[in-house]
Amino acid sequence: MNIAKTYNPKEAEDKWYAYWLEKGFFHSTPDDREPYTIVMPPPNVTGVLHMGHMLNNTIQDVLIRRARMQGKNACWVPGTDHASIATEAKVVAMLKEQGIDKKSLTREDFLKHAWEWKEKYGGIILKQLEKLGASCDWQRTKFTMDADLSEAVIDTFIKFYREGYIYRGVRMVNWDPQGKTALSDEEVIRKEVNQKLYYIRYTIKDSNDYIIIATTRPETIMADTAICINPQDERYQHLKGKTVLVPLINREIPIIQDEYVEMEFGTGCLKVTPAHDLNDYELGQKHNLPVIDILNDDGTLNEKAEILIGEDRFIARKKVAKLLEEVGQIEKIEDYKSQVGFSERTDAAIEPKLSMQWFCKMDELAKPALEYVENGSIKLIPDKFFASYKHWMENVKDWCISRQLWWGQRIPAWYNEKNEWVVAKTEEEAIQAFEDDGKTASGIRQEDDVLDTWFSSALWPMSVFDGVRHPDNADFKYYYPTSDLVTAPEILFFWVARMIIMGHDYTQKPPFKNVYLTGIVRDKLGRKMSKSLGNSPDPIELMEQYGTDGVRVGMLLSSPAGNDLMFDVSYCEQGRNFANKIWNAFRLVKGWETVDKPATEAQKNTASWFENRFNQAVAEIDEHFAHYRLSDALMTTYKLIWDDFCAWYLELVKPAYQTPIESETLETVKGFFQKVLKLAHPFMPFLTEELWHDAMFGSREAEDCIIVARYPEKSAFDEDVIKEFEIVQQIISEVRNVRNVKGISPKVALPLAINTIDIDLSKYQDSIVKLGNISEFSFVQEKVTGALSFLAGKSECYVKLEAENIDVEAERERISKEIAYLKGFLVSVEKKLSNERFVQNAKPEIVQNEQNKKADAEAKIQILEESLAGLG
RNA sequence: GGAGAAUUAGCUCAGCUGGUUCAGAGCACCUGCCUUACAAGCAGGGGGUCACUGGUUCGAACCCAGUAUUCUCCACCA
Repeated sequence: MNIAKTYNPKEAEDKWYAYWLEKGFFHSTPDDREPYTIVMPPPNVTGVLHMGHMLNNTIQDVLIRRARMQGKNACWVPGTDHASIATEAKVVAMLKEQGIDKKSLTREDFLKHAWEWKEKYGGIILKQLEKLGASCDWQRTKFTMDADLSEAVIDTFIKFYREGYIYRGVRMVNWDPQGKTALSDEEVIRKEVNQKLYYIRYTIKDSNDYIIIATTRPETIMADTAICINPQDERYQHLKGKTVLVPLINREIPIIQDEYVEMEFGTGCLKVTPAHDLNDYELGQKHNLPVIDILNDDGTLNEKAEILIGEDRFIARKKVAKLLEEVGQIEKIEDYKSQVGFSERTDAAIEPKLSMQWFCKMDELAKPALEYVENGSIKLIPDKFFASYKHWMENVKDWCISRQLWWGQRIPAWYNEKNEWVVAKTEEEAIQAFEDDGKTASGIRQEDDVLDTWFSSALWPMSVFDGVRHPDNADFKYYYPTSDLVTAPEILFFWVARMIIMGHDYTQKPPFKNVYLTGIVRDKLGRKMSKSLGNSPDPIELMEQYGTDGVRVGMLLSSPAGNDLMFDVSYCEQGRNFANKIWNAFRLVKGWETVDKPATEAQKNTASWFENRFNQAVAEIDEHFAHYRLSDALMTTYKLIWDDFCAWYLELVKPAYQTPIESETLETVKGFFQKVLKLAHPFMPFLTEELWHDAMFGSREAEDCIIVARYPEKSAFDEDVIKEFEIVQQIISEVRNVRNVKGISPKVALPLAINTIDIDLSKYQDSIVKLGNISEFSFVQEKVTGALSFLAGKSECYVKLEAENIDVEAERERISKEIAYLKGFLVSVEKKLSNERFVQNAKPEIVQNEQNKKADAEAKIQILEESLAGLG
């Protein structure tokens, strides 16, 4: 036989992916079948495939492939996200390398560069998804900045504005000095940072006295507009009504009083810097304090700081501390840990900054979105995330949706020369709007504000089907609401919640039925995989090494929904080995010669057992999928194929050396083989398609591919047949164990006698003889002496051995132990049964079960005791 | 500071309404096998006071309370 000994994935992968594409199996159009829709969480255009994508998209592909095989109209819509801040940062960096400063470019020129960049690198990740076998409908590929999707975004902005959800105002926002843009609260990552707490002396005016204020940010003292103490604080009663001088610049500021100050913290004195701290801002509002903003948009000090103008805030911090030290106004410096916010995208320390931004009012919008999840219209899987979803929805704050960037959908607001503004889709409409308001339209212009990326992704399940602009179109009506959403819990609020909000606002329907939240891929040490740690394997390389199917299996083997996945390449190895196992089962069957004969009774019995076992597995797999337990579904498939199909079924039907197999049996084997391949297909698409087309299974039409073959349907199975066969398996194992323990080669056939009282094992005689390698097989009614015995169910089995292999004492001991154990067991069962409360309270079937156990144990004890007596 | 979750074999996890005196799986491990499908394999085997302490119950890995450790999310304390 000249078939390779191991499965070679590469050829199969390229061949079949191209074939599937060519035949259009991924493409979906509405028809009268039940739709099954998934919209892919769009990766950033700047993205490169990492393990998280690999996991996420493998799960989606498994779900979509299974649905497709179940005869549903499966549609998986791929696409990419423009990721405004991340992409803009990349383009800026690229331009910088070319010696181009963003500031020197016009908006239009910059966007030209950005689009060029997108065209060049934007498709990488989608190409990589093909490698993992993703059966997306590529004809439907979308980009969040496609013209139609952008228009949907603008329309939505205008709609929400008119509905009163969107407003413009000056607020304290999270400012990213590196991206030079505002951010939403969700885009700020808080991290604990080791800092210094500086204790600074503020001299009281017209006095030599001073008070001490603790701060982690000495560079902001130049923006101080007050000192605040708690009115209850005994220590500072004498300061009421006084003023102090800001060190270094000697500006005079008042001492105010507010309960907000905690007396126990620091020195009990607080410097109030309304421009650079949210709390201080609110305090300033309350006490009518001026706001002095000493920072530029890029985080450097401006002229209002009076000193160190142009210095970066962090350099200024050190310099201010030094200057203060030089003039003796530092009391002390302590180490201090505190939470500092960082930009999710640029990792720059966030600066609270007062600025004019656009906001979306969330409280009302959030209510129905919470209801959907509360009443089960949308299921979170696993549901442990509900608590935090609810908490977020109930405490949601207004969403800052404007960003001071160029890459994104421009906010449709128009300004005139007096800085009055209107919201309108086009310039013409804006002019009209100004005129309608009796305002001038002269000097009309837009600002450099774009919308938060998440505003456009919130529309994704609708906008990919053009449902925002044309809700009556056939696609949208057919595919929406979508079925399952597969995504990471990290973006539950960023994205999932907002999709639900938008979906409801437009359609009064949830955008999807189930949200499967995947875990985070971590390394063996439990660390999150990240580029900076360098602990993330490249999925493409893994696929090269272990084959795509191997890596897919590896990812799924240990990734229950919502639990983090401790990834290790050994899982991929296991996946590869499994692929190889199936490959070799194929080689085995492929090599069989046939003779035109009907199947023997023994073969029929074996087939009947496997059929039942198969149906049992299908039922289990169904159940697992119904609960999104993909790794369990995979493991059931794995064991069905490896253990039941290969180790038992194929070994049983396997013809002896140079003996042909009956044609009827071979047909049965091939039938089963194709059925198990179907079960494996969603997990291992390439290998299964490769084998499906082998001539062994007959010639196939061009369209007859496993990807569209009918998935095995659940059907009835006889559990008794399976249990009966388990006894057979046990007998065979025990015989093998006898050889192992006694050091007898597997090649040596042994005689076996069975005394069976409750089941008819005769139809399995051939099976036992074959796999147990039995020389003489007999059914007996009495004890057999000079043999090792074991109990399989209630059947006592005897393996006759040479005298030197039998240790009567050891046998006696073994049997006695077993009896002792059973007796103990019996006592506990009897105790239970004689307990009136148990008999009264427990369910009848449980009591019955105990009675069965009792009878069982008694029977076994009797058999063993006779054996013991038989030993003499 | 608030909330949630986890803790079961060396590792990763099941254990889906509490009901066996064997608490399961996969991997790893040990022993023996190059048996003509597969050594990426075959056969067999060992391994767990279900984190700890109490409680509820006829009965607890499972329910309750507390303790410990770990993780995640949320939160403006200088």
